[in-house]
Amino acid sequence: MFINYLVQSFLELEVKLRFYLLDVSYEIHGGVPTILLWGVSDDGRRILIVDKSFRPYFYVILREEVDEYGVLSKIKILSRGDSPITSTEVGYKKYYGKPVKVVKITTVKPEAVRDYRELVKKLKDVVDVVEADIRFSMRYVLDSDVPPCQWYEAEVEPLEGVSGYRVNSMYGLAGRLRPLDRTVPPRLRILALDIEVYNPRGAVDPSRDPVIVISLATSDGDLKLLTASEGSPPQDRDLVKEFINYVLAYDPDIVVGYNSNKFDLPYLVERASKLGLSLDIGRVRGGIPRPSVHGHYSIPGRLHVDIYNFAEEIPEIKIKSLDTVADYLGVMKKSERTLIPGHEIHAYWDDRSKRGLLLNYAKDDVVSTLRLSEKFIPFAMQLSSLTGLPLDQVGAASVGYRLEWYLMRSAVKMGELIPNRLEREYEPYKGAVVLEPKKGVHSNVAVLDFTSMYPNIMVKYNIGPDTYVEGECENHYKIPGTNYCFRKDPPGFYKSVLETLLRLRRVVREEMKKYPLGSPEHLILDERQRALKILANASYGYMGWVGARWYFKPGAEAVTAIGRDTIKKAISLAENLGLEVIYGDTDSLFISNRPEVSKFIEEVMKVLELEIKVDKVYKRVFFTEAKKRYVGILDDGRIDIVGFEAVRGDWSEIAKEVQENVAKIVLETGDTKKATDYVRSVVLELKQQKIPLEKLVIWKTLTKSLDEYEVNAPHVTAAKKMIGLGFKVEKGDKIGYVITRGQTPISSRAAPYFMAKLSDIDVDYYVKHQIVPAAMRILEYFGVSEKQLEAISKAGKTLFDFK
DNA sequence: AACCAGGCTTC
DNA sequence: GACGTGCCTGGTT
Repeated sequence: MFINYLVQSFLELEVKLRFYLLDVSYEIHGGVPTILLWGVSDDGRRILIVDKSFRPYFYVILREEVDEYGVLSKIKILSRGDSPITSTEVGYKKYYGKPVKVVKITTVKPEAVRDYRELVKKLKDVVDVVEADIRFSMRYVLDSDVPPCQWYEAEVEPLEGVSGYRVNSMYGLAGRLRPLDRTVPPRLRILALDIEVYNPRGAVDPSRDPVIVISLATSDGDLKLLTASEGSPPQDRDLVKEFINYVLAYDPDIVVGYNSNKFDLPYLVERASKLGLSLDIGRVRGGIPRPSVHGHYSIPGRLHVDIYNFAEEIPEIKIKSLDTVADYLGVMKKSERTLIPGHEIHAYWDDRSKRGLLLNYAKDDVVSTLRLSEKFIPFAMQLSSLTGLPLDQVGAASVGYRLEWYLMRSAVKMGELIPNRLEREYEPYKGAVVLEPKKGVHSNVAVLDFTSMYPNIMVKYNIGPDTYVEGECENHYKIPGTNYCFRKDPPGFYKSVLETLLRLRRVVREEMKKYPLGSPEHLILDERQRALKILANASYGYMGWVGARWYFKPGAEAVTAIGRDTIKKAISLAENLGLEVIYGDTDSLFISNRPEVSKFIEEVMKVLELEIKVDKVYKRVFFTEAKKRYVGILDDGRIDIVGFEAVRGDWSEIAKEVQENVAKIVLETGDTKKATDYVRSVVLELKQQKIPLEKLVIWKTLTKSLDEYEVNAPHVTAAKKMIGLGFKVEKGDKIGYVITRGQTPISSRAAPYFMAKLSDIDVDYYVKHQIVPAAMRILEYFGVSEKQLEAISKAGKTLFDFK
């Protein structure tokens, strides 16, 4: 007995481990699923903890009055093969807030869940089958409440002699993971990569075109430029081998790239396979990178983060090329880097005198990628720990899915069943109100915004699918302009989740104050509060999204209805105080900035029970009769242009520049002569070919694949010309084109910008369709007529014989 | 004139 | 790898 005890404790050798969780994945070992917890211990070791105790399951909702034993026996009969049904537990869960009788069906292999779901669905007395569409590793994160990018503590047993994993230590999990109260992650090894491909034919193809440069930069300051061997075409077998060796030697936790989900990684994998190699760069031996969810490409055991995903979310950046994004975020100035036109890369390789430039370009790309990753990863980590999505997937997942994972984590904690994702027909519904602006120039205008209007409405009126009542509205929240009502009590799912999100955000912001500005803690907590805010603000749009698990159209309609009602009531409050309302959109009001504004704010809080704040004050603001467009000048002299061509990505730079300057001149000085003179000078420059071609490029996105277009829009014909040149053009690509001279319709004269010379440009088009309309949009409200501006272009013609 | 397409909206 | 609606504009048909 005593000896037995000794032997046992000796074998177990439990130790307590503190570690930062990077990722959760699973493998099947001996027919049994094994959860793999990848992490970094607090002493800096790369560790892997395995948990063999977790099994896949799903829920069956039964009819309330049914005798469950009959159903249970029918379910048990279905058990078969190498993944039998190992248990069926009857219990109660909440489904949209109401208790339902469920059977939890557990099996062995995750893949078997789908098969059992289909069989069980057909049984009599089964209302629905839910939670059968959740990936096994995410199921583990949900149930054990172990989101990545957090510190944990756990009892583990060391595992010796396990091969197949490239980690410092392996353990078996002996207890539960307990979260630790630590904010700052450990020092992680980040490897940035970028590849250049030999592309004499334009579009590249991994089965044909070799990789010529792989540039690598690490968070430890190493920089490597690996190159192909000479030959025609160049030989890249050794290059790929060198790359694999480099990755294995550096052993990064995070691999970052720019558009590497769609390009670098899949290209390298295919190229390696073509060369008879295997891109075995993960922490699982033999586990090569593969496509995963949300368009993400995953490297087993490492986190592959595509920085492009984060750049995509910055609407201020119109063209999301690496150099533009790096420049915008202050990571690398365009003027201080080497740039090579994408289609000429092969020429820079072939010409030895230019090869240095190619290497510089590759270096600048990889260094800017690494620096961008340092900007984005702290935020991504916070999103990961909130949503439970691994760091490398959270960037690729859209806003809707991020919130959905947060909701799923909340549902599990609340004992709520997770609804299925359903195919639904899209149904439009009424949105926000936009007021008719009072046109002209207004001085001293305050812009007031309701803070987080939609989330606050959802909380205040307890809006959601589980609180919905149609028709009778006694003791309920009645939604004006609809026949919808929502129960006051108990709080519904959305309300509970949103209150938690908003409360957490307040807590984090308080916590932030304890740390000095610029400290790692402050930075991380700031990213956390930002992530919380983004999740809360996505809730209304999510509820109105047909793809959402918690889709609820009447709820979304109710939110906008209350929003419209609220803003109307706020307008009367303002007007009763003698304040002039100049404009308003959704949750904002432009009001004459007078002392009564503070009274107005108080009244809104008191009467409407929603918070409204002064967001900014315009010294002067200018409206046309158009909604959603205005130009304002702030106290510090900064110009704010909203909605106009000047801030749109689909107008030429020259037209935008002219419009912005015209607005500036007119708002600052009121001098229309000065403005028209300025427009004239630009038109003349254009006619003299003094305006660089880049300023004439118009960028438009292909929102579908080329063959789906029914019309010959300019960017569509330009894209077709690019295809003719051997370029790969896909849905989602931004096409940059210029309009060239000729008599045919405009679209037929659109040419990819890099194909055109300044002398090809249709100056007339740029004057009549770009510069003049952009300028007139402002000037016509200051008494300048179209004819006056047309005179400008005519004057130009006589002065300069440009045709 | 009706349409299609694209872009921007807010903190 | 789909969060919502409202609104404006240009170009084609």
